[in-house]
Amino acid sequence: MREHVTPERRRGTVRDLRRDNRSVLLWSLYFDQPCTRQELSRATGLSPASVSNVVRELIEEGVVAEAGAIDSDGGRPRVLLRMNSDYGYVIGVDVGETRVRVELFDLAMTERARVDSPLDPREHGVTTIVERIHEGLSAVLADAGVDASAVLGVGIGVPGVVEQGDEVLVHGQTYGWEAVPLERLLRAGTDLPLHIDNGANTMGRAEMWFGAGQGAQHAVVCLIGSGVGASIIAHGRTHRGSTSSAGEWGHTTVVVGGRSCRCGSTGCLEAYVGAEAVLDRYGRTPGQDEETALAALLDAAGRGEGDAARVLEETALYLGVGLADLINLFNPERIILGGWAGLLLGERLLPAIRDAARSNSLKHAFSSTSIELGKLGPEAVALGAATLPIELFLNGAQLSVADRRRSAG
Amino acid sequence: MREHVTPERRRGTVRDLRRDNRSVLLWSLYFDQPCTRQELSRATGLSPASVSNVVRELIEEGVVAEAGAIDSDGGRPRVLLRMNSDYGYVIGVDVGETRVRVELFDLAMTERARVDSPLDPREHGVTTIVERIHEGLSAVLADAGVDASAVLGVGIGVPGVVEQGDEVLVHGQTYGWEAVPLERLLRAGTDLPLHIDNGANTMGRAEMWFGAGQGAQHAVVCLIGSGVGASIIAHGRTHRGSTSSAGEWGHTTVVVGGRSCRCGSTGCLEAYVGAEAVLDRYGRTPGQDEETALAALLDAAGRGEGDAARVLEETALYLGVGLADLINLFNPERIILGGWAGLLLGERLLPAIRDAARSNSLKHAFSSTSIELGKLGPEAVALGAATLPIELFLNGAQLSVADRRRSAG
DNA sequence: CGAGGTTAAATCACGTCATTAATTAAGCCC
DNA sequence: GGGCTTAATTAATGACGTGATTTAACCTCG
Repeated sequence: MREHVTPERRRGTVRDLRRDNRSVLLWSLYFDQPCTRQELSRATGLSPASVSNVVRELIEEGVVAEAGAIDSDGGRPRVLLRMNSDYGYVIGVDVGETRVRVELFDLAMTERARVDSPLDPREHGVTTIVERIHEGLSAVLADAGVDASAVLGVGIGVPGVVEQGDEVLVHGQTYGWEAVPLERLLRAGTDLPLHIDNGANTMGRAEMWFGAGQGAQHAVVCLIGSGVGASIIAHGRTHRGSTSSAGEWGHTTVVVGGRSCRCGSTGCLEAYVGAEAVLDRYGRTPGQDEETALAALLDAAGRGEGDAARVLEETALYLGVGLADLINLFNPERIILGGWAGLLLGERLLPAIRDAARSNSLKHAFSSTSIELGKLGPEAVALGAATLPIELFLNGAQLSVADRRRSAG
Repeated sequence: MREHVTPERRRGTVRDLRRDNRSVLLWSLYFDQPCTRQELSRATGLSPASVSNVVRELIEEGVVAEAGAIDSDGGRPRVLLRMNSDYGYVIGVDVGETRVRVELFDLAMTERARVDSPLDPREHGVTTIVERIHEGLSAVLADAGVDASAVLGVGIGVPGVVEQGDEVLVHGQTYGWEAVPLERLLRAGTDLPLHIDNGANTMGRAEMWFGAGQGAQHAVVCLIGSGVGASIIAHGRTHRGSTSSAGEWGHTTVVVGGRSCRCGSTGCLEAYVGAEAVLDRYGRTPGQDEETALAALLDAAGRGEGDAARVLEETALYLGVGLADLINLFNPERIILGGWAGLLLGERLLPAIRDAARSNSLKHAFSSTSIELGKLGPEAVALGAATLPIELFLNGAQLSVADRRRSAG
């Protein structure tokens, strides 16, 4: 395809028009249900006739169902409509450091089944992970009593960069993965539609759809664990960049020539605010896992023990600087602090973090941003991953159960 | 309007369909002319019948004109089509530190008139600037012999943040401007449609449309002068953020607690690579302007005099770090280094800058990015500003001369 | 209990769109 | 000047959303 100077455009037909209008209606109903045809008309701008036509088709397909009625003031009662949560199912997979989690949700995002497979943190071979995912998919389908053909798709959150080209390649440095064709490997054991994305991005999606990011068009979801990353949302969409590696906030430099980072560079934000780095600074009891150790550090600071308070003060400073960089560069309306360490640190240090961010941001940019804690825990990676097929479905991609059943037939 | 969880969507009708398809065709012809109807059909995907219909309308409106023919191989000759450069005119305005530049272009972006109004760098009062712009608009119209009703619009590049709300407000800290309603003030003296944007963004547009950024969907245009800023391009569009202040790259922190910056903070990139900062580091002859002084610094380094080489080596390091931050966060396919100081530094130091960027970027992200010098000089701010009304026109906004003539009638 | 009124929803007629198929136009060659 | 080739236009068709009209589903009142 010939290069484009500005946003890529493609010609449309009346079929596209219908698909897009139906999509407008579905998104509206999905996030605001139940509601009436008249409410849908107001919310979408479509005429009552169009709403009636589109809703009839959706009811015929089983995507939407009537859900009771509201009495009118002497006139015909209004019928309430809702998504049919049993129309189809989605699966979210979280490939974490210590376990692979697989969750099956219905269309209302109600969890129907969950399976966790523990992982040896020293053993992240591709073959192992692929097996665990396959096992998990089979297990949740069985547990939920759901046929594979009823699954709209599987979203998978993985560590590292997910390059979406002719073939999906995963570059997971912390796992030692280099250009792993994960989708192809997974397809060897399942026919379910697969959608693979970076775990920080799927966490970001979860906060945007169901958590602290709801309603924001421009946001950054910052995740702090052992490592540090971010999901950048612009115009309601995840910004991925040209090869889907955007969001490596943890490897932006805050002190040129500063502390060594595990990525091989120096002065990275992660070397100052990543949980592993903070604990290295403070020292920790041998054999203690990071989460316990960080909680202990926070307790020690609360009791005024040793250097704990000073270490946390420094951490809040660097974290604030990192957030200020995002504020100056992106101008988000909201910054959401998440990740297991981000939530722990944030609960205690949010005022200090905000102060540091204010000091390092331009006045005007800072004044139009809020800094908040995420509402969803680290286990929302799978939930966020499950939104990947939901989005395609709501956009009218050829993804309906009927379509998949026809394809299989 | 009710909050949206994901990208905002609105319903369309067949009239929107037509406008959008016509827009697809216009963009194609604008950047690839002259060409035939068949080429337009291939490039846009529209059927020959649709191309014929849309082109006929555009010819009737005077937007497009036939421009000769190409013999066929025994068949009907192909007619070449081109934009009618005299269909309408646009004006670009560059509000710089030492002058206000106003340029009038035809649709082919050929300059038809230009006026520069020198400014006392200590005198950036709003009233002065507004007067200069008004004078410039009148002057270029007179010089080009163009009637005001033939102007599609005026694009204006200004320093600082341009907040597009109910009212356009300009916050230009270096000018001492705080929430200046520039559009309203300008409208008191002209009926021309006005489009105001930050000057770094308009420079970015120029490089994307006509310069080093052509063909890129994800890019960052970095501008280095006394100050430092960037224009972020995602999916071919300028990323502005929630209140249009995105791109403040110069105020991201590269050394926490480092050098004082003129913004009031410490450790900003601008304090390390802005021309003023670099010259302060090295020292300069009293009374010498920055551009001359920086050129002298580069010369001194070439001759091995004093600390010149060391200062430039340090500058390349910090600049590379700043670029690495952009690479890690945005994953652009191209980084364009511009601004008067950026071009000066880049001519000599590009290899060192790239090395520093490589050292501070994640391997994969760096490998998919190129770092290049801008092809357009600082005077492209006005050219880029002039693309603002062109974009609206090509998108089919109610902006045609016929529309404006009807509105004025 | 049926008629009238009110309000919601469905259906119909219409205008607009793009595409496919058919037709016309503009050359060249013999 | 007729036949052929290729480009461009026009006609017929099917799809769309909307405004207008009709039908449906209640409630109230006599």
